[in-house]
Amino acid sequence: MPPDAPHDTKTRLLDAAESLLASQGIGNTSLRQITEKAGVNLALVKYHFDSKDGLVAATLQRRLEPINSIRIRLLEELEARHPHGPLPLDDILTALIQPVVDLGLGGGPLGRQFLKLFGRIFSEPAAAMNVMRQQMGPMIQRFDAAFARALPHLTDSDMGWRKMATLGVVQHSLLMLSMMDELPLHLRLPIKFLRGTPKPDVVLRQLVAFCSAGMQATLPPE
Amino acid sequence: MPPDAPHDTKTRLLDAAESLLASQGIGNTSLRQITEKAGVNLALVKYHFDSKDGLVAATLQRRLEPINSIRIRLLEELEARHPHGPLPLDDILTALIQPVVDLGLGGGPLGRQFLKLFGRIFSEPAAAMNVMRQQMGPMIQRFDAAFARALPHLTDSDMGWRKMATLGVVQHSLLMLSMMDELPLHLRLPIKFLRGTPKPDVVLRQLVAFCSAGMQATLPPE
DNA sequence: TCCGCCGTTAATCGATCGTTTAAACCCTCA
DNA sequence: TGAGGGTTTAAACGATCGATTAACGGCGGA
Repeated sequence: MPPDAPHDTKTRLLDAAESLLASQGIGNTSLRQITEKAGVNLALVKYHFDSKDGLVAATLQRRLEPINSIRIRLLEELEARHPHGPLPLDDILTALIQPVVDLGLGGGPLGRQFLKLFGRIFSEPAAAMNVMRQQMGPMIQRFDAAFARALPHLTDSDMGWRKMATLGVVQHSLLMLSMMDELPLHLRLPIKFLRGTPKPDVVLRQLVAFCSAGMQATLPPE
Repeated sequence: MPPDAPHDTKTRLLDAAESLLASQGIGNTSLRQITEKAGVNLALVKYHFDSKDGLVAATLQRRLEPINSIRIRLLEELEARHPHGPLPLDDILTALIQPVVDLGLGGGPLGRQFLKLFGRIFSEPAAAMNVMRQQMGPMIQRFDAAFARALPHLTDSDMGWRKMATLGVVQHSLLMLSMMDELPLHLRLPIKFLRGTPKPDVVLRQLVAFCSAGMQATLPPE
């Protein structure tokens, strides 16, 4: 247990869980690893979070909630600036991507850890996935409407494909970035073009540019 | 064990492993589950594959090898048609994406299972990741050169970002598609725009269009 | 025929998993 | 001071994990 560890048991468990779940995945992390890292008794997981699933859910919620709040706030500010007509696509994407990039790359090692957990979540057991969707659902719906306003000529199907692709770009890129400094050197092939940790504004610029162009792509005739 | 199961023990183990690793992840799948599904004795895993890691690696290799062979063949055919000057970007992306889409969506339920395993791999223990890179490395290098020929004006850094994003689009989209028919209904939000399993050519067309536009994006001034 | 090897089998190893129990602790308030 | 509720503790539960062992079957070559 580090000397500056918070004294609140719940927070200690959440911090330890976030770090370990991120680096090892949910299924490969035991409660004993978490409680040992937190310097806390094993049974306190049941007392405070009822079960391992409960602890995992709480770990995700703690980060997802503020990120999604900022996303919706940014989108509302954008809508206020453009009360009528289409919304600028790049601004929508920025509202969607900036909060998670800022928290992940600007928030020190703790944020980086969450980025990895966030990137892993789609591959984990359904229990974790449920929390994810529950947190993301309302936020996604808000952005669906914004995208439809920005690209009114797209069919629902085409829009669906492009939103899925956009999510893939963000999720995969952030996962790769967050794994960067703990991957063995010979495994860094896909990101060897980077020297050191990129700044949040650089990441945001690249991701928005790619996704914006992709969303506006003209589909070739079949 | 299904009545039409192959009689070769290695194949039976690989088939069972592929199916279970895909639906549950590596860390959450036990050797006993695999051997039971294969109708094979537990100790035969050690005999044929030496360990769990060995079985996982063999499971990945069996699919990755032919996919990457086709990719390289398609790329060579493309280069033969364009001996000089830039290569058509859409054709490069097609050579990269078509083999995995065809195997995944055109190859029946078995292919679908592998798609999921493929999509999960980035989140799994390092052992699995090693096999992945080992198989993908030489193929990636071939495509790196092709992309550089198609987009000669891009800096190495910009190109790196876009290749990473492209991989994210393919990996995430295919993972979502492969999870489609076993996800509980209320969790299908991100793909509810789809009715039934899309045909491989539809998927390919959408993915290539998005990635092609993204790779050609003009980066806004900082 | 019998030896030797390949494939297979049942059984067990020690370790670790998530969960649960019951007792002890500590602080607060009557 | 002492009762009581919110926290924490040590210990153990049954289950399951990957790995390993020794013995067994059958088939081909000597």
